Amino acid sequence: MQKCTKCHQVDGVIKAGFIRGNQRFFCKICSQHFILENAFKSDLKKNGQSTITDVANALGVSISTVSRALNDKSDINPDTKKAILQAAMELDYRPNLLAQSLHKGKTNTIGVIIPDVEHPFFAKVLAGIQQVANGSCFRIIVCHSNESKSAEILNTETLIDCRVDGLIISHSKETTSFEHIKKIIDKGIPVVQFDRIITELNTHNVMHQDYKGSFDLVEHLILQGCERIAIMSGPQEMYICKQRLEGYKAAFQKYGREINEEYIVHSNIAKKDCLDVFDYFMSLEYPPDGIFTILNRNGVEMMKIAKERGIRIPQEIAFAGFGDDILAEYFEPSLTVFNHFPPAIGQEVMKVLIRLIENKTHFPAYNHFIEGELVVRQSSQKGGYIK
Amino acid sequence: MQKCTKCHQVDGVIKAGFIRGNQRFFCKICSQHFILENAFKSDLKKNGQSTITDVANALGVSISTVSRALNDKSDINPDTKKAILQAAMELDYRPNLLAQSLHKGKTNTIGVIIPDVEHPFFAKVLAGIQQVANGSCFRIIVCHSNESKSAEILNTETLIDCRVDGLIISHSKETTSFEHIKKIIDKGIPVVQFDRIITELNTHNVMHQDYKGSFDLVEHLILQGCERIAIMSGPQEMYICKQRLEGYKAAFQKYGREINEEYIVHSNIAKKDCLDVFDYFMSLEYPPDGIFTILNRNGVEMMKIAKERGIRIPQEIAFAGFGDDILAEYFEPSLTVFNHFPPAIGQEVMKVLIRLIENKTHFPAYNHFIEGELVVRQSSQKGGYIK
DNA sequence: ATGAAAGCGCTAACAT
DNA sequence: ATGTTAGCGCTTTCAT
Repeated sequence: MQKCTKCHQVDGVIKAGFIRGNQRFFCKICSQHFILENAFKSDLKKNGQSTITDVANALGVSISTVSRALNDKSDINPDTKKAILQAAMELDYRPNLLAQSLHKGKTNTIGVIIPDVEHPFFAKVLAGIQQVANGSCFRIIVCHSNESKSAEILNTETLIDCRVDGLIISHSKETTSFEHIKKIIDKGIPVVQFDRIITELNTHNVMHQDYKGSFDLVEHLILQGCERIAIMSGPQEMYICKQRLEGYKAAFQKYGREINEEYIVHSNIAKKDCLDVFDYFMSLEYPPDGIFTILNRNGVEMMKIAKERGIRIPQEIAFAGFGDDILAEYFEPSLTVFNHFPPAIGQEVMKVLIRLIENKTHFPAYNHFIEGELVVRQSSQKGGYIK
Repeated sequence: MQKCTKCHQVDGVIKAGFIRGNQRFFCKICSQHFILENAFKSDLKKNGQSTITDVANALGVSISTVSRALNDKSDINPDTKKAILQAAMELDYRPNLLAQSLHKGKTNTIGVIIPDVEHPFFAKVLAGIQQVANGSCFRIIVCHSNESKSAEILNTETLIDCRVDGLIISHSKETTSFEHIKKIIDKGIPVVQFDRIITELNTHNVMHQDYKGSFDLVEHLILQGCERIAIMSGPQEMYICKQRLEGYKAAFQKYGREINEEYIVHSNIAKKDCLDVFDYFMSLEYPPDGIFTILNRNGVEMMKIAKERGIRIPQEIAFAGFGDDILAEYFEPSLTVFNHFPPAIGQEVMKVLIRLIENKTHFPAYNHFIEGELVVRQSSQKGGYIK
């Protein structure tokens, strides 16, 4: 049988399971567990991923020496280092980020939750986030809530489980409560919200100029000569919708117009809602001669419907929408919009979050605004005054 | 262990169930039951994330007991379990996936590398991938190569470092070599390619019907009466481009047409390339009366240019493009396309990969085809025969 | 039914 | 300059 490594007796040694493919023994005499050294450790050709141990074994050095070499520490013999780096390359060694992160207590990973990738706005914001991430030491994990609150909550849990160092979020249409985010903040994880924000949370937010953008668009419609401007807004609880509605009202106020609630519609801003809303507008005693949609694509969709019915744009109805998009530009007539520069929003979001993660001393939360600009196109040019 | 509250001995104290979440003890020496004052239960308000140890300490049990409770193992006292789950909830405990993955040697994470999120095709594929992921135990990490080969290589390294269980990739325009993917395959990590594949790699690939789609579109143009059909193709080395070009040629062959290389252009399929290519076509002695673009948006872009020059579509030039898109549908004239159903591609990609990860016995690699369909719209309807 | 301890891959403090 | 070891959070034998 096997000789005990401690008392060198054979009698009391029994088998005690396998550990990492090696037989484990137990000596009943001196109560010691020991593992038999593998006599042949020549076959370094692993089938899976190489570890620091594989590299160490390949050269007969200790793992700490390998770690030192790989991390470019000073207290190491240059020759040893060279040999180690060589061996690491031959074994195609790659550090295990799981192990590193577990040890360090941080992952250098940022979680991003967006409602919908297919929405061009979010795709563009994502591109901006990615761009800043590429120039940093952070990588990102993107989750899609698909406009579902429960999915959003699952996403937050997943990201917490992954131990992300920070979170970027724009909420689903359904999300009105905020306990799931509160929990994250309570754990001390920095959170930055953008676009669809929840104002009750004391976080940094990156916003576009919802108020000003709407004001500018509606003012533009007024100056173009529109008498009855309707608005197709979104879910009432949504902060950006409220702000855009405020902008709409403010423009009315500036020009001494009365606000007629009949011309204000709250919808779910989905493509399929457009037909109903448009029909409603047309059913009014005095249908609007200007329509402002909170979402640019809703504007295009309505123009499509209007065109099919032979309504002349902008002569009979002028259109304007919030946010730019290739469809707004290529559709005929092209849609007047307020461009809110989505990539810039993504970049800013990421910069703020990185600052938050790195400056442990959190600076006071506030709203960061990205400036947008009015883009006048065919859909609104009735020939009136262009400001 | 615990000191008896009555006789102050330690030796005879044993655990005796849970009462309202508190450990109950029994002293064999003085026959007394007692419940431990939750003295240490109060200072559990951690600032960071709770661990299994925190939960264990909260109740004075060992971490293995907590682990058993959390993982729904059988050999545990129901009361203990209840108390542990309660404490875990109060502490907002969430498992550390890093630690779990490190231990298990798998992460239940799949890496996805795409060239460009803003490209609607990839966004839609991603949505399909996500959809299948949501119904599985896998989560995904998405990386964007931004059409850069070096970024793509960095992405693969990052994902390997994260120890993803599998990889989904569609290559950048620049990528023609494949060592970086070969390395991953050598590590035993399943890889599935889609759309922009590298044929030299012996992987499962999910493809659309590039050949058939092109054939159908070109045949359609021929049947509509086009005499000189030009093609704006993409990078020559790209497999899908080759296939689409083959489909184009095959249609010519079927109808006994001669292939004129003058009408074949290889480009970088970027928006800005369209003007040059269109100008080139128009500069020919006999300009084309039908243009087939490998990318739908290139078709729209060219139609835009053509419209600006007063060229009538489809009378003077008919258009057709590969792949559907909202722009193709909404532009005027709307573009005839071959819809290759991007979400279905994403779903299939994910299903194949999951099968590969779970069936350790790898089934032989092959190309999975997703069926597409011809969508005839205004841009091609010269009034000829519609098949 | 519960606890103790090994080990996943890595880093860093502590030896030597 | 290099090796040994503890520990990050967790699961899983093994022992009680």
